[in-house]
Amino acid sequence: MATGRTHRPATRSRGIPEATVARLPLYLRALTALSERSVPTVSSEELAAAAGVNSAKLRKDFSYLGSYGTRGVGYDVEYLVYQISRELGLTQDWPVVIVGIGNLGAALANYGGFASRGFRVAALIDADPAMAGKPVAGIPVQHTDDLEKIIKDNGVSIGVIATPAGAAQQVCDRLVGAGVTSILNFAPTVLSVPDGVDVRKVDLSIELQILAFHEQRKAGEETAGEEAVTASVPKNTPKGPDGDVPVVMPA
Amino acid sequence: MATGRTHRPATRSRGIPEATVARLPLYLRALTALSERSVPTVSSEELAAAAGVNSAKLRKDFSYLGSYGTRGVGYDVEYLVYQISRELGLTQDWPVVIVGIGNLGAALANYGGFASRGFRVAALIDADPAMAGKPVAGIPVQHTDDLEKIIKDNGVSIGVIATPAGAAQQVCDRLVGAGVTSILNFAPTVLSVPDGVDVRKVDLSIELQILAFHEQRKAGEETAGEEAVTASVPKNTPKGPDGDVPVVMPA
DNA sequence: CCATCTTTGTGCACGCGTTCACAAAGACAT
DNA sequence: ATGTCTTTGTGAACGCGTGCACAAAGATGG
Ligand SMILES: NC(=O)c1ccc[n+]([C@@H]2O[C@H](COP(=O)([O-])OP(=O)(O)OC[C@H]3O[C@@H](n4cnc5c(N)ncnc54)[C@H](O)[C@@H]3O)[C@@H](O)[C@H]2O)c1
Ligand SMILES: NC(=O)c1ccc[n+]([C@@H]2O[C@H](COP(=O)([O-])OP(=O)(O)OC[C@H]3O[C@@H](n4cnc5c(N)ncnc54)[C@H](O)[C@@H]3O)[C@@H](O)[C@H]2O)c1
Repeated sequence: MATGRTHRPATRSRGIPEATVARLPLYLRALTALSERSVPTVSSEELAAAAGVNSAKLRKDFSYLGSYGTRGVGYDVEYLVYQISRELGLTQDWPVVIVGIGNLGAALANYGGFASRGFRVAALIDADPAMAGKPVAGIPVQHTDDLEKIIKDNGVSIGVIATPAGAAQQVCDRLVGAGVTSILNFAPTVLSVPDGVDVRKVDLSIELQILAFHEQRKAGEETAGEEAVTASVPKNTPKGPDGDVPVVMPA
Repeated sequence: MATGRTHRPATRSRGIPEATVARLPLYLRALTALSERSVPTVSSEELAAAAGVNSAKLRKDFSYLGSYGTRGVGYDVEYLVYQISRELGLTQDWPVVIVGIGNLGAALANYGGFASRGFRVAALIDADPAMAGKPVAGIPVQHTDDLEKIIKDNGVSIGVIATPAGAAQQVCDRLVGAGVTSILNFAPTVLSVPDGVDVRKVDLSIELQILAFHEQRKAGEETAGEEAVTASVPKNTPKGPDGDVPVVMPA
C-alpha cells in the first residue's frame, strides 16, 4: 500500500474545491489591501466582510489550505498572503501572450493589473500585417506566422484570445498545438479543446443578457403581469407536467 | 420606485434557476447561427453539442420555459430564438451607460456586439474634464457631473463601470441613487449595493489566477507526486526570475 | 494555574444543479 | 390504422456548495 496515495485522481488528492479556488483571488486582494495598511492579523469575520462572502465559508475555504489561523486571534495577514499566493501559483512568473490586438486586445495590453501578480505580457500577436512591429503598450506586435515560435521561445503556457469570434477556434488550435494549456477567451464562441487544456471565458454579451433577464423580472413584478405578448406562458405547474398544449407553433 | 417590496421570493415564483438563465444566452447564440443558415429544426443533442453542454441539461433548461419541442423531431429554431429572446428580455431596448472611458471603457464603447442584442450605448461618462465632448465611437463623452440627469433622461437601468477600482464604489452609489438597478463591474472591487440591485463582475485578474492555479497543478502532476506541502520555497520554477518571496513563517 | 472570552475549524443538514435512464409522445412509413 | 423509430420531458439519484451552530483551542487577565 502506497503511503498516503488514495485511489482517487488528482482532483481529489489536492482536494481544493473549484468554488474555493475561485474565491482565493478575492481573499488575496482583500489581504493585500490589509497588508499595505500594515494590519497584522484579521478575523474571519472582518476578512469575509471585505471579500463579500460568508465568514463560515471563508473559514472552510482556508481549512482546505491547512489550518493557518489562531483561535481567539484570527489569521496572520502576511502569512496568509504568502500561502494563498503559493497555492495559486503566483510565486512564479507566468508569461502570457495576447492574440488579437484590436480594441480589446490593446486595452488588455495596456492594463496595469496584469503584471501586478506574476503575469507578464510576453508577446502581442495579430494577423494584420500592417500591425507587425507597431508597438502597443511598449511591446511590438508580432505576426501570427510566428505564433508557434513565440510560444516556445517564451515558454508560454497561458494564452489570451481577443480575436473576432470567427478566428477564435483556429487561433485556439494553434495555441494548443504550440503548447499552451490554459486559455482565457474573450471571443463569443464555444472553444473545443483536448483534455488537459483549461478554458475560461469572459463574455460581456452573456453578462448583459443575464442582467437584462433580472431587470425584466424586476419590472414585471412591479407592474404585475402586463405583458401577454403572445399567449401567456404556461405556468410551470408542479403537478401537471403535461396536458396543456395551447402554445401555438409558428410553422 | 421599489415600494418596500424588497422581499425576494420571486426567484422561485418565476421558477427559472439561475444556472439555466446563465445558459440561455449560450443557446440563443447557437440558435441564431442555425437560424442564419436557415436550419428549420434542431435536436437537443445537436444544439447541446453546439453550445457545449449536456443534452439532458439543455432539455431540462427548456422545460423551465415551457415545452417547445416536438418529440421525434426536435425544436423549431425560429420559435426557440423568439421564446428565449423574450424570456431574457431582449425584445425590448436596453439603454446602457458606460462610466469610465479609459482603455477598457473605450474598447467597450467601440464593441459592436453591444448593439446586436437590444443593448444600446445611451451615454459615455467620464470624470476627466479634458474628455468632455470628445467623441468616442461616435458618441460624445459627458462629464460625471451630469450623471444623474443622463440616467434619468435616458431611462437607463443598466450601468457599466470601467473606472479605476478606487472610484468604483462611489460611481456605483451614484448610479444606484439615480435609478440604475443592474450593474456590470469591470473594476477589481467588491461593490456593495442595496437589495434589489444586481451586480455582476468581470474580473480579468481573477480569471488568470484561476488558470494559474490549474496550470501549476498540471505542472506539479507531471513531475510526479511529491511536493512539499508546507513551508519551503516553490521549487518547480525552472526559470523563475522572481527569486524573492522572503516571506517567512511567523511563529 | 485557573477562569473567561474570543475565534477558529468542522459536523451536519439542506438546497441547488447535474446526469442518467426511460416512459410517453409524436412523426413517418406501410 | 397500426407499428416502428426518433426524440422529448422528467423522475430520481447523486454530488457539490452553502451556512448554521457549536465544541475545542488558544489567548488573555487575574
Ligand atoms: N471590444 C470589446 O469591448 C469586447 C467586449 C467583449 C468581447 N469582445 C470580443 O473580443 C474580440 C475582439 O474584440 P475587438 O473589439 O478588440 O475587435 P477588433 O476587430 O478591434 O480586433 C480584432 C483583432 O484581431 C485581429 N485578428 C483577426 N483575426 C486574427 C487571427 N486569426 N489571428 C490573430 N489576430 C487576428 C485583427 O487584426 C484585429 O486586430 C471579439 O471576438 C469581440 O467579440 C470585445
Ligand atoms: N484595461 C483592461 O484591459 C482592464 C482589464 C480588466 C480590468 N480592468 C479594470 O477596468 C478599469 C478601467 O481600466 P482602464 O485600463 O480602462 O483604466 P484607465 O485608467 O485607462 O481608465 C479609467 C477611466 O476612468 C475615468 N475615471 C476615473 N475616476 C472616475 C470617476 N470617479 N467617474 C468617472 N470616470 C472616472 C478616468 O478619467 C479614465 O478615463 C480599472 O478598474 C481596471 O482595473 C481593465
